[in-house]
Amino acid sequence: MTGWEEIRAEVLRRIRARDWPPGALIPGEEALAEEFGVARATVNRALTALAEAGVIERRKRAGTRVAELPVRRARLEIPVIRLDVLGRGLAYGFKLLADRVEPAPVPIAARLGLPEGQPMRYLETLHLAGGRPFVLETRWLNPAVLPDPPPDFAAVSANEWLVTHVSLVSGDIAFTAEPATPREAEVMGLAPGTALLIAERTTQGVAGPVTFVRLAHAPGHRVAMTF
Amino acid sequence: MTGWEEIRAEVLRRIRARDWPPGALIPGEEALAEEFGVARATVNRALTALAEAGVIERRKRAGTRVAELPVRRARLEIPVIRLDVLGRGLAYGFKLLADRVEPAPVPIAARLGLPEGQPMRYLETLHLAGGRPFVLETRWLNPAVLPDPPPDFAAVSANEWLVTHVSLVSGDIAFTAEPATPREAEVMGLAPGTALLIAERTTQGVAGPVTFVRLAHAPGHRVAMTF
DNA sequence: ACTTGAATTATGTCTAGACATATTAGCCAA
DNA sequence: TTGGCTAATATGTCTAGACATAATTCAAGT
Repeated sequence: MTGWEEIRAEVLRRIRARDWPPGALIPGEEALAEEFGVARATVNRALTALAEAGVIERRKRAGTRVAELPVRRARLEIPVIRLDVLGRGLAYGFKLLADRVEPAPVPIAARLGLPEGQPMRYLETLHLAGGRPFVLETRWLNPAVLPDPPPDFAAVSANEWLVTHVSLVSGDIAFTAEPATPREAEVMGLAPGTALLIAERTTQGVAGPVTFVRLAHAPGHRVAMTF
Repeated sequence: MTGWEEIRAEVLRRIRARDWPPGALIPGEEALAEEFGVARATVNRALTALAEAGVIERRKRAGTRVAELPVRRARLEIPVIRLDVLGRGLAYGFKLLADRVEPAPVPIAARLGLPEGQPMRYLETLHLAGGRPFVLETRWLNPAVLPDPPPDFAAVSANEWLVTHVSLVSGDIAFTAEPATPREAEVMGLAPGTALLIAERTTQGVAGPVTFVRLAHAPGHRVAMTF
């Protein structure tokens, strides 16, 4: 009846009820174990989970205290575009608009940590949902991560090929709002200057930088997260 | 020398090296424990961490397999606006532009799960960074969560008051790009129709819905996340 | 062929005890 | 007062063994 999840819930309840206000030191694991009638390891499991969630802060010898400004974290599950579209109940398709090798523009090489002028694979892909433009993907890809012969990105989207074939390790995403460039307006069939949600992503792999992507989302697109 | 973190790292290495390709069943905890010369609980700790990270999928009796499409999760730490501004090395300030009680617009009441026509506190706050408009915050606040007498939101921004005084439990955020409304353009000193990054957030507390906020960010604003 | 139930098995969790490690508090000496 | 050593202490992790739980397999029985 008293598993670690129940103990986590009870501790969380006390914090929310301000029995233990922000900044307060809460009882040690030993004391809580005795109170709940479980082993210390069980209390430890519960408190470790709360610490990972940012609700409490733990330090050896100093004890466990309730976080002052509990950091609110939201998690975004970065979707594979095809599955995102299918999940909305729409038919998925894509068109490869450009595929060439050219030197990386300076800001992009810089963000990936590659030397200026490095030749990179440049791909422009229009993703379609229900036959209509959904996302315009502009991608620079480090050719060093590609096998020989390279995959055919007209058959499998680069997005998906990378997820299944390259071990991505870390990266960052940034969201901004920008007016559609003339190229974006033309390709997506929009008035120039339309407000677009832009996601820019850089990705690092085990063997160095992998890719920089700019995703221009069709008007009305929402990126939703929960916490 | 062989703690759970090292075991986690070694298992992750094998997955990345495709010793265990996506979809493959990996050896059971017992077998791994024997191989690494540790107790099963130690292997369990390592695999539990990898499962939380989305790298593997575990089911009782069926065993542990490498995730086919490892879900990439990015974490966003939702900032208190004041600290966000200060963190950019700019002076923070805010102006309370509106503060009144009025019935909630239908879509907003619906998103919070409150009855239509429910009277709510409406607040409009312009946050300033270095004296320039940074974010226009439009907020509907459930008066049931406020103490009596209610706090003075001209002195402490609602944003900050809520973080420190209400136990927020769950919610969601969505990002969109929208052209500035006439009101937004006027208040922020922009041309109407300027592309703005909009964040909409609903928050639920222990005692019911708390607040709906719309944040209109000044042009050029980036919301960055890492994974 | 189909359904039902039992045996099997891998993960999930718990216990009691142990040692490791980080950090603090207190003490003593320069 | 300051610096550094030492002891105390709370969390971190590990072990060996146990039982719980979910899911699959397989053998009956209809």
